[in-house]
Amino acid sequence: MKERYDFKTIEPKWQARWAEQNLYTAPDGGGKPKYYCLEMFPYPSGKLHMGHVRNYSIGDVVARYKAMQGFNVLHPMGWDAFGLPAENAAIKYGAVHPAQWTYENIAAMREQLKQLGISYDWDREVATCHPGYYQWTQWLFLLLYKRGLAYKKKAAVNWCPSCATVLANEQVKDGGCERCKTAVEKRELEQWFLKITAYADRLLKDLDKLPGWPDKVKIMQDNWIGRSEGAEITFTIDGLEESMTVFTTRPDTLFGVTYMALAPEHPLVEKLIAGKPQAAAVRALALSVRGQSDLARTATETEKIGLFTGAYGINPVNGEKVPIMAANYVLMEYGTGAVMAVPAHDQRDFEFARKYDLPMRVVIQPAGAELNPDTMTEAYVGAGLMVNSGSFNGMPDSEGIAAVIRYLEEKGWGRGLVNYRLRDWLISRQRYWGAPIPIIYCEQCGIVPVPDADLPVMLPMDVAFTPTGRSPLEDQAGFVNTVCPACGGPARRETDTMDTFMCSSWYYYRYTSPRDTEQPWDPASVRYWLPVDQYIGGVEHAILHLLYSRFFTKVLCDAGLVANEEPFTNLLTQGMVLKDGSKMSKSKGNVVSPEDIVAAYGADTARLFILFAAPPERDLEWSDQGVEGCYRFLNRVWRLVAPLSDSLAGLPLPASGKMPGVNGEMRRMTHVVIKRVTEDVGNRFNFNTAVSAIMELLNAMYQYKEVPELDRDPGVLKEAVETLLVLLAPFAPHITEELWSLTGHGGSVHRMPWPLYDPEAIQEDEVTIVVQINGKVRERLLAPAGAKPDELQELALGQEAIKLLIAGKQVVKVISVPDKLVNIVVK
RNA sequence: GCCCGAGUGGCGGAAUGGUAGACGCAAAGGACUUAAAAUCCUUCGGGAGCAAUCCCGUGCCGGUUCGAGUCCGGCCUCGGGCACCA
Repeated sequence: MKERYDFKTIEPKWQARWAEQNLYTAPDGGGKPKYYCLEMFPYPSGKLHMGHVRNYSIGDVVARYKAMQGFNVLHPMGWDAFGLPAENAAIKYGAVHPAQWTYENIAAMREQLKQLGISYDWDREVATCHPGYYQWTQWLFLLLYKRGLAYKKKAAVNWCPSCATVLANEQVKDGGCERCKTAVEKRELEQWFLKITAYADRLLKDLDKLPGWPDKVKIMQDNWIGRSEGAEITFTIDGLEESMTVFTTRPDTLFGVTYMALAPEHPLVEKLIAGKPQAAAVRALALSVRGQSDLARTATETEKIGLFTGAYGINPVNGEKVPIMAANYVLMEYGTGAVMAVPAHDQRDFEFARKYDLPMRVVIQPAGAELNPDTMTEAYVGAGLMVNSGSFNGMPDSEGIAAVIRYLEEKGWGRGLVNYRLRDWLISRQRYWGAPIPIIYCEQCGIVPVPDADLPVMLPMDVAFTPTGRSPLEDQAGFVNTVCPACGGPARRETDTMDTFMCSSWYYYRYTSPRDTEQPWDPASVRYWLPVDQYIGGVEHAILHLLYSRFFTKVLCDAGLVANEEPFTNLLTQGMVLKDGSKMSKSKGNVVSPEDIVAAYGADTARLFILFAAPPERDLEWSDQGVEGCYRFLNRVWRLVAPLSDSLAGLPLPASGKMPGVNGEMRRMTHVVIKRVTEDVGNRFNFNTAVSAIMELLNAMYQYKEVPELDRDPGVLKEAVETLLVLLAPFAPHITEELWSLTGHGGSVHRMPWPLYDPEAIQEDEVTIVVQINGKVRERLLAPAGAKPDELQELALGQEAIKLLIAGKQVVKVISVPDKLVNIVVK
């Protein structure tokens, strides 16, 4: 018997055997209930990092646990394989084609995943860059197009004039190009959008149908969608045949408008300033805000800048002329890109009005205080009665909102409206390495979708990656020039590709029938497997990826292609892996490579540590010594179990129920641990405390082995050993499998049913109760387990020591918690 | 700035509103060994005490409660997201 377990031999041996036995293939159907366990698929960057190991270790515990619980488990893996880094690599290293780079990375990472021993059904692997996959991404784009959910409009992109290329937000650092530092410009391009706003209300309301999602994620999505009720109000413009429509959530303050503000890049601005002296200055402001992110523009520390346009708006309700400003704090993307300003009752308007000395009028008066516009130090945003508001005077503002909307609708000046912060989804990318948008432009017929039969629109492989100022696809005459499917005349292909979020919004459907060449998925398979029962991934995806996937699912459900309204029933958002308090990154030089850890300690140790070091939702601090500790633990398991060899075979397990003495204590521990691990893994996902409990079981077994052999019941030891291996199997699958076979068991430990605890075995006769007086611990006493509160109180008050302590005082109240404590409140 | 989290020993963390610090790491002392490694045993929040034991202690300030690490209000610090990284 070896002192240490030989992971270098054991792990590859079992990985090969599991693959031969197809241990992880899941049939569509059968007698067992289904369970779809899914981890977010990785971008094939080249190497697995610790965040991946954490994600997939968590998923593997869930998948293996559910399989042992008797579920038919689908546990697939694939690759989110389109994206910027492959193209960057091609540009940087010249000779490497993004496809080659990507497929080589996939091969390397697949190998690493296999070395971790995760229970994937590799027959279902997908890669989004494979034509057999992106054919269906294109098909789904066309489905959206046919349903009126895809449209084109102008939108700005980041443009580096020096590199002559479009930049992703990530490639813009401090307003300059990441590579050459040149100031980034904005360029307006015709781009494709998906109408996710049409689903805003359902995406919001259906969050209530997701009790298995963390509240924080639901709150973030709720805020992201940003529903607000209010009114759209149209102001005419003095002396011009133009009008200006604003959105406000506070129509009750309409009489308090003292100026209006437009986003500087608003198309109306040009008409207002035409021929006026301030025209040049306003245009300069428009140019400067275009280069800024919304983030920078709306930050309160950013100075609010505004310029008078020279024009006046006319308030429909009182005919007042108010100046129209162009202001950097108004966003073109939100609402109508124009606001009515009520400085007395909106903080941003207040600050702006103070800075530019604009007038202020109080129209909501709180009870008890008299607001004075000259002495106010901040806007009053609370409740009150309407004043200075014509016929509405004296009305509470809460009623005023609806009343003003009714009035505006009667007069035709405006209407009640629900506005969302959510914007439509821009999917056009001026990039090569993505799924081509399957659209053809014909001089005669206009926009023509590629017929289903012509899919996929193949990405040409012979492409140069020298920046030319155009997307690489535009220089591919063979790709661009085509014939119109409708009239047969000459036509051009769309050269933009799709946002990779499109590819990742539906991959969990493809896993159900990944090799289907006739349709994106087999409807029967999807009906059987979906929705995903457990989805696991980084919290950084809490908004975009999860919202887009929910949107896709709702469209597919409306189209009758899937039966589920939501894609993911339960969601677990895992924290990051840190080293020395910050995220592992090459630039910080604090990266710990999973390869090195697996080579030095084996996959079981790496997985166990990462599950033990922190609860899954929290960030995890990497510790080399902590890894050592887990390795020691597995060796302790090995040294206890391996020498037993097949000495336990044939022994009967103890009968259920209570047992006296040391055997009873051992048996009690075994069953307490079954209970704790089952609750920690099954209900709470507290894998760290589950591992702790298994460690306690092992410690108890070592102590039990110290008991003279005559006093021990070998069946109790057998039960403890089997329990230890079965409970540990999802965490450390290789060593447990090896020990399972060493101790004379046939079959795989991963096919064992998850154990049930024996409630009688863990029952205690007596428990220690704490007696407190006025919340301070005064005495401990033994009480029958499960005693009722009344009985406990009687017992405590009957104690001589307690009687002495409370003598001469008045007992106000006695509180007792069964099996815990009695608190006596005295005066 | 806006939205969402998290702060507990030397460290990672544990604790249905009920004995704060389970489990693990590190450290110190000891056993075994010619020696080292490995392994095993003991101690391990701070303070007082010979001891039984007592007092203090969960980022800060306040509140609710017989009782708060946990609930509520207000701060501070750190982290995630902010729409073309995925």
